[in-house]
Amino acid sequence: MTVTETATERLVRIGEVARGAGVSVRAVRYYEQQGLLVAERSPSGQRLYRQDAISRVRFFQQMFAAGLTSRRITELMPCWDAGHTDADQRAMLRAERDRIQAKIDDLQAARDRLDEVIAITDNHP
Amino acid sequence: MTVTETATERLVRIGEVARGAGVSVRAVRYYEQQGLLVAERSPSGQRLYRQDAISRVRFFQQMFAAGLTSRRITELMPCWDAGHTDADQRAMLRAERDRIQAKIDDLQAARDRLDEVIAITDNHP
DNA sequence: CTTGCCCCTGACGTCAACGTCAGCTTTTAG
DNA sequence: CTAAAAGCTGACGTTGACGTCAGGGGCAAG
Repeated sequence: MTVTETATERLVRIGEVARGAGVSVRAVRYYEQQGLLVAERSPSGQRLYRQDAISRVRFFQQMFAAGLTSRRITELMPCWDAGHTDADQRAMLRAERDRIQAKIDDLQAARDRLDEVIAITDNHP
Repeated sequence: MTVTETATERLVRIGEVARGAGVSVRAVRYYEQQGLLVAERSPSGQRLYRQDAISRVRFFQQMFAAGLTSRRITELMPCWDAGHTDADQRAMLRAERDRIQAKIDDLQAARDRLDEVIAITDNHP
């Protein structure tokens, strides 16, 4: 079943990727510079991406929002691209997951503090 | 009942505040520079804090962790210090609360993404 | 042809909460 | 009394994900 699929995939330029993912063109270039995203080049030197680049960029944004650095993301990319992982990567995945969970707990505590203040100030106009 | 309470409150120096709150001395000075914390001065110029400075610093940390800037915190301090607030402040409180909640949602989504990957990679060793 | 739009490569600027170093004074422990 | 510990005031350095500016190319429409 795994045939060498050379079915001329439609390639898009950087502007379309940026608009599609809701980020700046500068950001997309930055991702490539960090090794997060690879692009072919047109004869004139323009970057050409496969459409899945858009969802990848969205994913990067989500991970950035969760506090992962681009370095960490590059280290963990093999976990998606290949379904394959070694022990180190699995450990890193869990570490990041736990870090995110801890952050969630902190934020909920902070939110509750603000809710208290809001409740009080609403009673003291 | 509201007597001018001059009951010689025990004052502490910056080191004790820092250790008590689990931050660096530099951080405490920074908070003063940003207008978050006020300190008396000893004749020789050393900062003297009331003990509640420690819990205040802890609170700052919590707000920082929630993504508030020192500027925002200064703007919202009156909501604690006095029980008094104006409309702008109440609006800002709610805005920050909602921002935090949105961040929580983002983090939970990110965590779930990682959980998926973890589940998959655990089945493909 | 030229106008406009998109793309390219550097490379410096930004922002926030501190870290760190220098050089000096004060307080404390023995 | 003396040395270590703690404080003080500048002031520059750090980190990450971009923003922004300079200077230049290429290509389709009018």
